[in-house]
Amino acid sequence: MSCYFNRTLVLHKMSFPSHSLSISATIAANAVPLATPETDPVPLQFSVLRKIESCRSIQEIKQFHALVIKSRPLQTQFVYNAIMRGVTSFRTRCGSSLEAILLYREMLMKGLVPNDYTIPFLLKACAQEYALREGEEVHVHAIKTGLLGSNVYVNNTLMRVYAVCGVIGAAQKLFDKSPQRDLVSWTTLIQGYVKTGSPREAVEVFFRMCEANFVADEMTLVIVLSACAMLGDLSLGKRIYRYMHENEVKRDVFVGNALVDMFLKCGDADLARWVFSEMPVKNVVSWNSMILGLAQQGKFKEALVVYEEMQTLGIRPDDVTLVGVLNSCANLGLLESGKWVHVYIDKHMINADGFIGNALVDMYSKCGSISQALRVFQGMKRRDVYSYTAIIVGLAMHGEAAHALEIFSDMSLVGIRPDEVTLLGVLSACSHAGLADEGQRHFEDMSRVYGLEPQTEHYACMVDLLGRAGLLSDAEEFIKNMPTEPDAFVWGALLGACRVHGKVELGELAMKKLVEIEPERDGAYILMSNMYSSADRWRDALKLRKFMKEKHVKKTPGCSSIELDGIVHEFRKGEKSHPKSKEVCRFLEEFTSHLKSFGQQDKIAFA
DNA sequence: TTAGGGTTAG
Repeated sequence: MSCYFNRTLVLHKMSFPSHSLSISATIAANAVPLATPETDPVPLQFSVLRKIESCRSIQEIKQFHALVIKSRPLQTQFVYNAIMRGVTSFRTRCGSSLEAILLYREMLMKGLVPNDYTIPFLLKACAQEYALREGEEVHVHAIKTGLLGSNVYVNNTLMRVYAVCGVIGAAQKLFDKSPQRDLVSWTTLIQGYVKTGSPREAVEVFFRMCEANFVADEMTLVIVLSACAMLGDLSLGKRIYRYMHENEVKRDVFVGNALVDMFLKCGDADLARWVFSEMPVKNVVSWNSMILGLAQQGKFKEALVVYEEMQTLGIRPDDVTLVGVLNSCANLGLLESGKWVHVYIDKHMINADGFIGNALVDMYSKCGSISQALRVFQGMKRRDVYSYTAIIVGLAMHGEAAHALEIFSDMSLVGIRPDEVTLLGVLSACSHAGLADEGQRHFEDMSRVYGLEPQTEHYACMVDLLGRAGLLSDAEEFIKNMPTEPDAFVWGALLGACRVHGKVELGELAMKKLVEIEPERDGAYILMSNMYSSADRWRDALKLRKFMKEKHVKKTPGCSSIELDGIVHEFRKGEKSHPKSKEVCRFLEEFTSHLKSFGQQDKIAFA
């Protein structure tokens, strides 16, 4: 009794920031005498729980809550906890954090005190809604009531609030101070590091957990596997896989999906396929993991084969599946298949905003139908930075620089901040349109206006922009002043510009640098050899080809594909396997000679 | 009556 009295007394003395939800103000204004904590009769507890569990919607819980407000004997700690449990287990549109906080305030006003069940319910709601400020308030209450530190559920749920809100330092601090830790504490900390983009640290925590003699269960492993996936570290992934065998971890559908995703992100499609085929139970996420994972590995055709298999089995795709299919169509240039997905989306009245809308814009623009991409973009009710970037990049690819820049300026009007990829689209639009000054201005704006750090891709784009505009010495100077080491894309851009403007000496320097970075690739040699030929330096061209042969430089065959009536026709340099390859070659010869008569031979050679 | 899990775009 005295213990509870002391606790409530402390609650009265607490001060909260003025912007808070004013739990403390409610307590201060509380005129109702504080009740002693009573234990409800067991039959009442059972009937309350049965009632809450029978509720099928948040409205029904609210109706029960109304009944409690009217009936004084029902106003007990147990009943409020039960309502809070009901509220937090429903995913409400209005947000369960607010509902739970309101219930908590009401509870305090009725003179009831929180216990070790109340706080976890409240904190669960805060974590679900990413309500950091409210979580911090509850943190204070948990300290003042003495529940923090004495109850592992309170500690773990509080850690989770900080972890999901990205305040990993606070979560780690709580963990370090916890007098008792269980598997959930470790798992929550590991997940905190994963969610805040630190998979390396997450894995380190996992190994520390093993040293502390905890054995991971399937929930911990799903998170650890996702950390391996983020790291793309196959040997680490295999090590975790062995751990699962050694410790006989249950392989449920979550673990299976996490394994498939991990193996694909680590580049081992065969292992992923094997795990996938061995899964006794698959769900739509399993199929999505395969389709998206294969697409992320650039295996677009394989991704579509998996999708066909899914269709054959009659499994209904969801939004994520369609995004993966659209992405594969986009990268293969399969306009007809992409259109089919669009029809499917319309037919099933799937909301074409967000991920789906953005994937459609990207698919249409990559498949050459920029007008349709624009139509989808304009028809979207909600547009985000991805939507804007997709259309800007698409317009830039189609040479419509002015339109791309116009849409870019619309972004600031509607209050959407561009990111690094948007700027890449803007710079490439400027580059293709020969707008060197405007491109330079946007490049400078990156850090000055948008607070974005230019990456090596942006530098490569600028070199391309200056090079195309014929400002070769500016491009060279630009590379010299780069804060980071120039990569193959930067030197490749310079070499390309040298090829166009016939700058052989500078081209030789770019080639030398490129060969240092990528000795096994043939691109630089081919470009340089073409450059020598154009400058009538046949001997140098021959010498370079001979050198390539001696060094066994692999030749990447040029490849192009075209979709006709839903069938993809592929053509590789030097390969005559296509049934109509003779006719195609004959047509190309005629076409080339026709173009040459218009003086376009240089462009053909370059292409 | 309480806590921790997988796939999505430019």
